[in-house]
Amino acid sequence: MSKINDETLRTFVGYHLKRSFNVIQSDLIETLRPFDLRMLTYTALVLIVDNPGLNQSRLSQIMDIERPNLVVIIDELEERELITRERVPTDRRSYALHPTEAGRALYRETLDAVTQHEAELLSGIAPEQLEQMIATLKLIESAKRGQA
Amino acid sequence: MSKINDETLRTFVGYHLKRSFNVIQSDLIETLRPFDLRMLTYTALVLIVDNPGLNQSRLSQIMDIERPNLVVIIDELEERELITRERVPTDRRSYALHPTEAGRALYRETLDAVTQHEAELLSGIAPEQLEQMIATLKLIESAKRGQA
DNA sequence: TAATATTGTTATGCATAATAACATAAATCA
DNA sequence: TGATTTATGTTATTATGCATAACAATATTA
Repeated sequence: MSKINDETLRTFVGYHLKRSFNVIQSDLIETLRPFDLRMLTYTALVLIVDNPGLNQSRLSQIMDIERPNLVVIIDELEERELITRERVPTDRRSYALHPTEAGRALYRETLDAVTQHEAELLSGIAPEQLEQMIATLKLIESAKRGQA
Repeated sequence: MSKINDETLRTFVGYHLKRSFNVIQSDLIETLRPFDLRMLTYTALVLIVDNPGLNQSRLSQIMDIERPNLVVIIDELEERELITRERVPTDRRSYALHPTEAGRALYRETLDAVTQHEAELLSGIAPEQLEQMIATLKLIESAKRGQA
């Protein structure tokens, strides 16, 4: 059982990012499972509660996904009566997305659960160290192509 | 065009990880496109060149993917004659994976390209800051469930 | 030898993500 | 004004990443 050498890949920041994200993502998936939410439906729910009235175009932009991929997510949230789609009088092409009371309740429940699970997963790491890392991650995020 | 509030999601480390990884991944995909390689086929090629003779089980472990998913990746690399599958005499269940000369050549080409592209993308960030971040990412990686 | 475990494989399904094409509606421009 | 262009949401389709069940061949163990 010889140890595998991944030193070459370790020279890439992206490799470290992917491996650590996998760990957090696995934990998140398990945390959301009891609520029957996937990562993206959860993300959408949070953003709709925090930004009531926004439309799908804007939401897909902030979520960094294509509009067609958002449709099924919104369909599911609406189907479960966690949000509503309402025609905008001033622009009848778009829908204003609003959370229902059930949506807001689920938001609160899941927010607690997710916050707690992530805190537990990362409990061995100093908060200042995490803050420093987040600052660097924000720099990477803003290094996006065509944005520099 | 009001700005969207994602402060709630910003309290999650995972949200920052995902967004920054997306940026790096987009760049990587573009970098690999001319070589007709996907992220995972590239990762597998690098690991096979750096660890000649390893088998698929070990490779799937280090790549954090399930064995069935590795099969198609190995199929593709073999089809393109970048690697070979050779029966292991001492264990006739497994295949020893070796790079061909073409595989090693492509490895060198792509390594240069990927290294350069990532360096350029992250050129605005101090190397020490990146090193610090990587140290934290490693901690997260090792926080994996059932491993603590 | 019999039971169990490992390796690689096929089949299958779910989740994430990208593109093309379209209907409806709004904005622009000539 | 009317014609063109743009924006919004949708359907359909495809590629990619990732997980599980079931299996044949082989190795290990009890």
